[in-house]
Amino acid sequence: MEIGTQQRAPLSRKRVLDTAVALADEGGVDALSMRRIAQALGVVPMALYKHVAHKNELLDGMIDALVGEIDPPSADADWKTAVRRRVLSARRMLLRHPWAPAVIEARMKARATPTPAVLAYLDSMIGIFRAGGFPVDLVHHAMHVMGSRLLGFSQELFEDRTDRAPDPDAPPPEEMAARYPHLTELARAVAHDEESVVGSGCDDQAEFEFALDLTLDGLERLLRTA
Amino acid sequence: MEIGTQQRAPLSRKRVLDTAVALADEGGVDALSMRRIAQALGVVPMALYKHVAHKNELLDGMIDALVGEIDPPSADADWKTAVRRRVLSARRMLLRHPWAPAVIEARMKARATPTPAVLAYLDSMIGIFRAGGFPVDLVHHAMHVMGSRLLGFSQELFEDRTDRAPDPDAPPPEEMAARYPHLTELARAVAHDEESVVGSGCDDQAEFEFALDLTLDGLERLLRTA
DNA sequence: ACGGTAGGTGTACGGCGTACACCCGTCAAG
DNA sequence: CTTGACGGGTGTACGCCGTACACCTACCGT
Repeated sequence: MEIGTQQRAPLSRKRVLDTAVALADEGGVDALSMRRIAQALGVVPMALYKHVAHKNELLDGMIDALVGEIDPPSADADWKTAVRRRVLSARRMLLRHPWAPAVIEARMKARATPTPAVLAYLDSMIGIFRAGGFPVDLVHHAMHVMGSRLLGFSQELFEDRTDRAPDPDAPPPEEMAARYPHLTELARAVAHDEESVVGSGCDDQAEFEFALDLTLDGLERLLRTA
Repeated sequence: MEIGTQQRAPLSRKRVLDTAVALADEGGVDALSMRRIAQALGVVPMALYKHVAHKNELLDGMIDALVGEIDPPSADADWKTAVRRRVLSARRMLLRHPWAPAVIEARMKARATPTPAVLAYLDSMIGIFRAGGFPVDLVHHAMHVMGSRLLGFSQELFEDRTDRAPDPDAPPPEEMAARYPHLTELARAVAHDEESVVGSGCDDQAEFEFALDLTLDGLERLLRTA
């Protein structure tokens, strides 16, 4: 009855990971500190270290949890649609967790081996290609060609940033137009093209699928001539 | 004559940026702190703030310096080889500064507008496509298709990591083989394939160019049918 | 009844980015 | 020649970070 003595649910690695992901989702990865995670769990910072070795291992765990969210390969589909579905599922996951690409990249570079879930993901992706009749060295090429798209992100260089507060020292539009004529032309064309759509006038999802399909088509052509 | 009173070369934005890049090159971006940069310059940390507004602005400056290293477009070449050369030049720059992709990605996500040098790079890249006869909306697609490859990195997920000290808790090879059969098959095939080559047996440069060419071929086909 | 152990606590250290007050040399205006 | 503003380097201090280390406590099998 006494609220003061009421004990919290016990900590666990999963609970730590989950709140860490939640915190990153709402505040970005910069807002993720051991101290904040602990606070969110109503616990003292050092308590976390009974469940994760250190912050990097926590980040690895978060990655693994996310990669685990990606749909398993669909059994009844040709390689092309199976790959397509899987990649789009990965992308959906990443859109739910925008901080993830950076963390995945950083941790991948720092570790000797990718995390287990990533290994499993890559392995089963290779399996799809193999089952689709790709010889093993063509699969190797294919994995490189897919590059970052394999994991659903393609390093979008111009996302919709119109919601951002503009840089205070940003040059005025007319100067932009003079200095970057081609960029301006393209931006204007894209904006006019789909003025009915709210937002940037650039459908990122469509562009992602366009690029993905172009890549898959290229691979298909390679497979046929091999 | 007295060494003690010998005055250092005066600080400047350029000198700060240059030593920052040098420090990052040799120690990775994690080893880059205002305090260390100051120390390398024989100066007190706060002195840097007379030349850069804050650390993020310093990172922006570093990016701009690097992007400025990329070769300008070759005037006398068809669009395909012009793009190819430029992208490969970008890649060369990034191989010199392995920490750069992560920083570029992080800063791009944080800023409303890319840094000026990046804008100029993108603008002139668009210019190449336009000069090659691409209609503006096809250029738009092309830029998305190129994705991260535009900047020379394609998020290499499996680089050569054989030099890394193996994870102490890494599963033994036979367990790897059992758990990730396709990955193992591929790794073995690649290793055997080019056993004459020292290193991982996977020529990253060749793979990058392979993927780049496949993409450019796809774009060329689109251009012809447009 | 008792020792071990798993899990939460408290304190402390060194490093970080950077706000703010200061100080000193140079140089233009009076 | 004096003066005062100002650009550029300094010193101190604050609040945050990750985490080492000692501790305390509640539960467990013997």
